[in-house]
Amino acid sequence: MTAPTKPPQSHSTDAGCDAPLATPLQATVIDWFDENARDLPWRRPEAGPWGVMVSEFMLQQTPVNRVLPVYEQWLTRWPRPADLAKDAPGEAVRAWGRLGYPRRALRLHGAAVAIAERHGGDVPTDHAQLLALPGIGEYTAAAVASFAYGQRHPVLDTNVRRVLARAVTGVQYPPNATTAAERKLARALLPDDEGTAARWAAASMELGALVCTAKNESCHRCPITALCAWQLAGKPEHEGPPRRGQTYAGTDRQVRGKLLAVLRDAHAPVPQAALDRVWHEPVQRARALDGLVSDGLVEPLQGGMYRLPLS
DNA sequence: GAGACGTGGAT
DNA sequence: TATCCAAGTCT
Repeated sequence: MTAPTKPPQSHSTDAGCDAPLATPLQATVIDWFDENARDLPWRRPEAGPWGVMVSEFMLQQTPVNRVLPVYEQWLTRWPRPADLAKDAPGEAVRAWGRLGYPRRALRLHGAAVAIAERHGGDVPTDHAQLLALPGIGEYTAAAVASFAYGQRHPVLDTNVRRVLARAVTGVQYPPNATTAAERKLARALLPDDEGTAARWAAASMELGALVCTAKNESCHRCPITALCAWQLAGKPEHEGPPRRGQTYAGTDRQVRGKLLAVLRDAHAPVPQAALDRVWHEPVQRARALDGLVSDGLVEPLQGGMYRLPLS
């Protein structure tokens, strides 16, 4: 199991003269990670910052197993940001395949252009510069800075939020939207040492992904079950309003998805008539197509023809 | 801050 | 079959 760079010494608070690098909670999770981390391509040293960044875009709301093959294709085709920047944005959208939320492909292309233009072709190391790139928000900026460059940032994704909600706060699920209290907690739990903080970020995320899952959590395999506030409280069920689930069937999103699928599979401009076949209801169909055009995902041509954007 | 934004596997 | 969920971002 290859995991990111290991600190030179033990994380444990063993008897001795050195100050602990982390408290027992963090040290235990990091030790568990050392033994149980998945060998994912973007965690290998050869992935580099660009590989980490591409993976983070793809993993926004898309499961690891579906990302893996597309990630390999992207890194083979566009091994550096400048390679992607040279290609048409529509090629990024096409190569995105069925990962979903294709605006991410457009934003990743835009980020590559910005990196080529403003950063000499290298993924920036600075959190604020990362945050300024299209498609990079609070989470992704922290993740790239932490995983690619070993920096110390609170990395608060859905996995970490759930782990902290249970282990520390003692509730089954975190709030729907990230709160200031969660940020404060994540900040407080960040180990002082930079490298240890980066490992804690990856480790706590992995624990949420493999053990402390949203449903069917595996507390019997959890390294911190004895410290877990939720466990100690008897694993009370979530109270309050149901966590919002999004409907999909019949929405504009579904229509947009069908329209874009036609354009992805075509390697020449597509006539309006071909797009009309994907959805029976003309008003919604037109609205969805307009939306794709205004989002820059589709380029309208003369004579009612459409294609993925060339620029 | 609520809602839009894709897709497919699991239960 | 219906709902939930997956390393979020943007408006």
